[in-house]
Amino acid sequence: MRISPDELSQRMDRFKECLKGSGVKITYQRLEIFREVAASGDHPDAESIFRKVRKRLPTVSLDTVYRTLWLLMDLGLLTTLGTSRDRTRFDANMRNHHHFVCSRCGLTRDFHCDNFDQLEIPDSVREFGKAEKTQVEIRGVCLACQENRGKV
Amino acid sequence: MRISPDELSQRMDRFKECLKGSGVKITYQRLEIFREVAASGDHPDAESIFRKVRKRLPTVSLDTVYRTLWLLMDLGLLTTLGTSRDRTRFDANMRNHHHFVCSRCGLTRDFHCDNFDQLEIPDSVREFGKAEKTQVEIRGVCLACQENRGKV
DNA sequence: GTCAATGCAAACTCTTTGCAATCTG
DNA sequence: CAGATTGCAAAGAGTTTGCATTGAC
Repeated sequence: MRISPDELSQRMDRFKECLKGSGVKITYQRLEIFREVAASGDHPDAESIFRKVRKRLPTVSLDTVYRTLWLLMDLGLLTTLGTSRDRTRFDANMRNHHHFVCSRCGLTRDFHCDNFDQLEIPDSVREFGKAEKTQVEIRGVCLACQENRGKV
Repeated sequence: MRISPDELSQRMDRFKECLKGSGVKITYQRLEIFREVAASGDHPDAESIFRKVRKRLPTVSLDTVYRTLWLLMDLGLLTTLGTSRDRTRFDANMRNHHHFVCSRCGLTRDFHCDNFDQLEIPDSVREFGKAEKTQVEIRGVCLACQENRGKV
């Protein structure tokens, strides 16, 4: 699942703006690492980003990938998906969106839904703090895992 | 935030039933580890469960805590909260509920909301797989972090 | 040219595993 | 009593850090 060229170049522009605006240097490593996440419609982990970036930038190191990913996250260009038991995965889709997660294999797909974007915050939540963003996670069994039902 | 004695004993009963039903032995360690998670209204990690259980069962080991937690999760008595960058945390609340998560400090509180329990699954999600459970996560800033705004 | 960013290797944290001793049913 | 479960110690992932070198502005 790849992102449209249009969306990708928007994301790259936003990336450059944001780095310049924060006085953070635009290096090849950062460019390629962000491009890799931004071009991906799924939610790659650091290792798989590292492997792909290394094809174009053979000397890049895994720790730079990590440093860059967390940096981009602090800058608000990426988010992370908490997947317990699994490695951390990264997401460059900063528009409002929601997740379908397969409870067997962990596959995670984005989807959009206007209704979910506009859920009303219950009063009981006000006492916890100020709500900023609402995200729905639908757990279920993906098609592939349904087919492999009996197996494994 | 502690659970009511009533709710706790319900959870303990369910625990015993479930273990018997699956032919899994009920050991002191398992009892105390589950009790610790079940009695807690927040979402402790393995280490903090270990520390608390050790007060009553001084010889328990951290690897037993892990083995037990994953076992209980496989049996459907616990769920995990994926908190990237943080250790895995565990939750014995198996009723429908939702989470408020502080994006600064990671504080996670449960809440209930009938509307959220009954969200309609969008058609676009059907093509990913069979939906089983829907959970809403509200991200924001908790009261404590709002007060410490400028600090740190 | 200056200071931030990188690559390397080594460290660190959380979690898992192998195995002999122990306990549950 | 048999086989599952535990505790210990050691290993294994994933991620982070210190430091000399390199590269962006």
